Amino acid sequence: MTPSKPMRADARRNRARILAAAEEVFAERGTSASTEEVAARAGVAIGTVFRHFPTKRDLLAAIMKEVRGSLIDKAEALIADGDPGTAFFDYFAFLVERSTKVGTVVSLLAEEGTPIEPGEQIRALTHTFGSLLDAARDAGTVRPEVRLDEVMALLTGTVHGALAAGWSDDLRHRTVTLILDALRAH
Amino acid sequence: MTPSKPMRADARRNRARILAAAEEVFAERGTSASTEEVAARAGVAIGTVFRHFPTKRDLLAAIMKEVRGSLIDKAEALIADGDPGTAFFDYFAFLVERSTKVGTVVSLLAEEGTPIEPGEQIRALTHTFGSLLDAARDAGTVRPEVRLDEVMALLTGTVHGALAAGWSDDLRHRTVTLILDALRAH
Amino acid sequence: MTPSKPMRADARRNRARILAAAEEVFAERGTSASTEEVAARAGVAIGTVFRHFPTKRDLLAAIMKEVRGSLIDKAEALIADGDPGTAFFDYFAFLVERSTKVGTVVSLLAEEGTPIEPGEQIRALTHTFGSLLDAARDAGTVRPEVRLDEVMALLTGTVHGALAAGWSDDLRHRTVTLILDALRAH
Amino acid sequence: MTPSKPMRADARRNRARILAAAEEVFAERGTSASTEEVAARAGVAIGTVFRHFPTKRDLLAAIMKEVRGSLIDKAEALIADGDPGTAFFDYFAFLVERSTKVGTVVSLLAEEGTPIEPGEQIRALTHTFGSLLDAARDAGTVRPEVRLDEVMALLTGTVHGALAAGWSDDLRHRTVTLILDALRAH
DNA sequence: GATGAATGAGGATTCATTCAT
DNA sequence: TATGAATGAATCCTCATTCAT
Repeated sequence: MTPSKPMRADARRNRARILAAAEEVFAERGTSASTEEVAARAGVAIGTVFRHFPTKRDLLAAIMKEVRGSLIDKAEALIADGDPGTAFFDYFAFLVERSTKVGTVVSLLAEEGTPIEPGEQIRALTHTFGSLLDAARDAGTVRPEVRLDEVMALLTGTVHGALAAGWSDDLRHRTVTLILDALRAH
Repeated sequence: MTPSKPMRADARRNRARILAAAEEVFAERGTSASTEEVAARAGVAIGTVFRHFPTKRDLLAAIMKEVRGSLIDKAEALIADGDPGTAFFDYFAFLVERSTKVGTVVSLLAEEGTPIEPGEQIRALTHTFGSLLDAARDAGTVRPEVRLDEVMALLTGTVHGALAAGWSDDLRHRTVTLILDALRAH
Repeated sequence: MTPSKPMRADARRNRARILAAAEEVFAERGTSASTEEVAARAGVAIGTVFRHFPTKRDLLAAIMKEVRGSLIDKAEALIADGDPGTAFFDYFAFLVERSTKVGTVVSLLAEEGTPIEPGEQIRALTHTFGSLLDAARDAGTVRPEVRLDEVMALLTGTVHGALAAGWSDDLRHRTVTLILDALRAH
Repeated sequence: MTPSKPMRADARRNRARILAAAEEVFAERGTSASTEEVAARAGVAIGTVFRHFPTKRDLLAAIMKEVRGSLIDKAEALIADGDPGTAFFDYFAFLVERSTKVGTVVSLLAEEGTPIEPGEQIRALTHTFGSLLDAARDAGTVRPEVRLDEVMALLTGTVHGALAAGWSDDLRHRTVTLILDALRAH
């Protein structure tokens, strides 16, 4: 499973810079921004971008992978040492806030338009979120009849809404509060 | 105020066909689908599309206008002869369902990307929705502290989520129910 | 040779209006202005323009024909009752001034780009101009060695220069004076 | 002041070929010839043309710049080591001849239609020409009352006339002689 | 591995011309 | 005849992707 060649230091550095630049550019300009601009922002030539990511789609996928990865990490940290009764709520709010920052770039949690990569990660994220939900339910802080797919639906909806409509911090907070109240026991 | 010329029958027919085709095509393929494809689907030549809508943006705007118009009509009908206590909830559910059918085409309720047209209609829709909310609050079916911008936020979120993630009818129903319960008094 | 049908009154009126509009539009915007705009300016529908002038080129040719015709008329009038010694000079100046007014529309006297109609009229104009030149030479006001093709060359050059560079009235006057002095005896 | 990157050899070669091809094509077909044809003539893909000249207008401007540049160079050479009494006349004739070869491409000396580029070069050319004129006047070979703007007018007129009407070498020669005689002292 | 020039399909838009009303 | 809607080839320009340096 380990890649045959360990990748040169400068190559690895470039890969990271491209990824960062792409995240910024696509966040600002939408996914229809040109790859050329990503290259410029990263300070590399266009060829270098395509060497690392043979296709624009690959680049997009890589961004999503990275972002999701960090989201999953956060969830696992919460599972490990958070309060089971509140971790679920905290994570929901965290996801919405984080996505807002990341920007329109990617439908982090749902595949849009032409689907990009089926999403082992999505499953991982969903699964992890499921654990948080179960824990909260066991702790009695979430209404027992709430199901995971509903939670995911609320989450994707909120994220998309926030991204597309550009909610203010205040509005986002109130809205998320409303939603979470709907899930809370009593 | 009446338009100078009533528009020839064939022209009106074509305009409608183009609009319908565009709604379909953009729904299926996103707004980056080519105008050429819209023309093909409508069974007209590319020039005809541009005669009716001098710009792709104009075409998009026309679709949005039409869709929003029908949504506003529905709201006004509900105001006129619906039960004030339930009209609000019905309309929310209706909007989500309707949008799901219309597809990604349009950010019905929020302007996305490069804003298209200032949005007098958006204001109209918001205003109308506000009336429904007020009526419901007066009827005691909605929690008194619920504010209009939160409702709109929940609505856009749900619509976007449903569109992007392609919820099943069942999932959409459960999710909407959850959300509306969060707004309901008691 | 007489046309089979005498042309309806409104048709003749339209033809004239189109011609006038075309002269204006092409003068203002160059020959690449759209036929549609000519129609609009003439207050007729685009189809009417094409009924009278099956091709844009035909329209252009018609304008040139008309303009040239009036120029020839003027020359003949001068031949008939002008002073043979000065008529030539007057006509040269007249042509330059007139062309300046007509505008870039057409290379009145020389065919440019894709040639438009070989030019029986051109020959007529040249011939008439030749008569004026001969008369002046006979009257001793023009240097004997001046040849007609040189005169035509100076004329077209001056016209084109004036059109393209937009000379002021003053500059045009001084330049024409210079040129005519070059042709004058002594 | 030195350009950041020296431009790759193949790129420079292509740029030159495109410029040459464009000069030819526009000379033959007028400036409304398609960029596609320029690309074909240059033996490159259309994208290459646009990489070097982002806009058709840029391409046109580049041609004009190049041509004018060479004209100015020639004038400066004449100023440096020509006979002040004849350099002016030589240059006038040279300009007309050269323009005839270059073709309709460019309004070398006057901006036509939508003006392209403010024309620092035009000023430079005019200025240089002024120097030649002054020198000739000082040398007593040009009539003292001849003014620069008249000379420029005669020049542009002659150039345009020659271009548009396609004078023969002989006719051009005789016409230029006539004009220059009009400027010559005695 | 990196660079950046070249490629060429694709997409929006214009406009001369045709044809149904 | 006049009208003006429809046609579709042509044009400018963009951008993902390839490839020589």
